[in-house]
Amino acid sequence: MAKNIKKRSEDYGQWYLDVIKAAQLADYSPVRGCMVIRPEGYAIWEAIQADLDGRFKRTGHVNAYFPLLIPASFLAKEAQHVEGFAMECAVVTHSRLEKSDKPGELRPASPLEEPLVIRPTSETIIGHMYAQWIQSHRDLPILINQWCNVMRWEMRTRLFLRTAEFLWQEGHTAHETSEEAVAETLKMLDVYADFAESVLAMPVLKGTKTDSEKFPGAVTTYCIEALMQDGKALQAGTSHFLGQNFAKAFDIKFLGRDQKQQLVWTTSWGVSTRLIGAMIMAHSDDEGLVLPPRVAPDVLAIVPIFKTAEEEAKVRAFIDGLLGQLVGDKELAAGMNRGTKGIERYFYDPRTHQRIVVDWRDARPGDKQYHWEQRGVPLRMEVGPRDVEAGNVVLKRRVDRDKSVLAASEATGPWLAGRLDEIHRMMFDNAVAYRSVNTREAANYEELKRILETDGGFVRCWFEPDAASEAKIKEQTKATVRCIPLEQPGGEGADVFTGKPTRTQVIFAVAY
RNA sequence: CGGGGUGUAGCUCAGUUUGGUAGAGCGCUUGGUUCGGGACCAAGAGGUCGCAGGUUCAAAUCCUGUCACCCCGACCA
Repeated sequence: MAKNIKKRSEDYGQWYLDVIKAAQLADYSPVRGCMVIRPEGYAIWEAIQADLDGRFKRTGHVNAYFPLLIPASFLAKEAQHVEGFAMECAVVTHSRLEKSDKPGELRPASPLEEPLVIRPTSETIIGHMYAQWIQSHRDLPILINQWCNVMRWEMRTRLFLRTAEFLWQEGHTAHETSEEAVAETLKMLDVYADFAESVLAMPVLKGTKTDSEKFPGAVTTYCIEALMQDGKALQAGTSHFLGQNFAKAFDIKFLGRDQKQQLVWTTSWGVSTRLIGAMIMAHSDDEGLVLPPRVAPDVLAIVPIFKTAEEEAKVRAFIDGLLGQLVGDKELAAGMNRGTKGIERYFYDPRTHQRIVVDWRDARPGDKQYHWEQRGVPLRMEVGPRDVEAGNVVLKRRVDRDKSVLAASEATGPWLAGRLDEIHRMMFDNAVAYRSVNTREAANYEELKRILETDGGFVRCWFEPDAASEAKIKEQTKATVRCIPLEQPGGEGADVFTGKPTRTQVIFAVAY
């Protein structure tokens, strides 16, 4: 039993924080609501970035960078947008500090003529630039992405899930036609969904948001929704069809094939460091973090066991042989002295920089087992004198804590790749099974309330989206329409709230 | 912004009622014995008790002010 981690069943919120702390993913900063992402956590973000960035480039997008500071007046140009974000903007009003009367204290000086906001999202400044860059239909489409930080001054924050500052990517595209822009929006939604499932092993539901939940300024917000282990839903990514709303606000026009000035159609889409929170909540257990192999910085931890110097030498020679099989002799020679004292790091995959670690620290084997287990390393090997004699290693699988004995000769690079793929499938299948058990149907409002109260999870029901009904349901159950799934059963049913016939099914859930 | 709570070692907290030399556990350092799932023994390092003012011979403790953080609401990628 992990003694530094609360059980999920006792206090899910505390468990989540304990897992992050034990795995050293993040820490609190001196500024409320802001988070320090520690190397172990940042490595996961780098893995997410690397994979997604490749997907963006393969779908024709290019990266650029727009400034952190936006003139406050920009936000006001799109009515919905300002309403959605004005309440949570950090505002820069001064350009320097000067000494005050109190020693050691500084006060802001030189007020700015126009206050600047720290971007909560970049539609406005990017719209402003696009208006200058786009002259003709020949300039379209523009397919730009940026990796950056944004700031939203949230009332209540939670590591990774909701922090005042967070890292994300935001794609911003401009198109000649509505159809093209909608197709782009859906394409990127698919990129996100496939990424979530094939990299994070996290099944997601694709759908659209109701008007009351959509992005401020969007015509349609598409989203991927994931289910966490406590039965709450988490929005894991969004892709917005912005119509001509921002084109109008920022005057983004082009001369069309018909010789007339036309407004462009824009989209924006983003995922954030929240994905790390989602991944933690989707997979981890009472022993700590469980990492999907494709984002795990360390894929295999080898724990040597020995008493005497003689045994140590034997075990080391044996492990060197293993490493030669796993990473090659060249990498074996290069990796010896990387990293913290006593921990050797070898690149298993030189492309992703995922590593195999060997823990030679002067600590007890049990300590080391817990150490790597809590960090979510997918596979561990124990190698002691008994194994050396028998030509075996003891293999431990993080996801189900399975323990097996393996002939050392089998432990090659391709073997490891196969095991990691197998672990990915297990994690995905587990999550799908969990979601399937925790997706229920409600025929009427009483059922909806009962399910939300006793079971949680996703609740599928007939419902005609309507802001007033949604508000009442939220008030009474805390649940909201997470999405209107893209896949609809067809036919007609009785609206769960009003009883009137409707052709729309939605997913209700309590959300993070 | 409303209601409640807490500030003491890196972490978790005791001590505050009833003022009298700054404490415990974990963690950290050193040495020894250990070592196949969180060892033990010994010695050590580590503190302006959130901050400012006041009462007092004497304040972590009492009084006043102030700041910060946490929890519950309203708001949210």
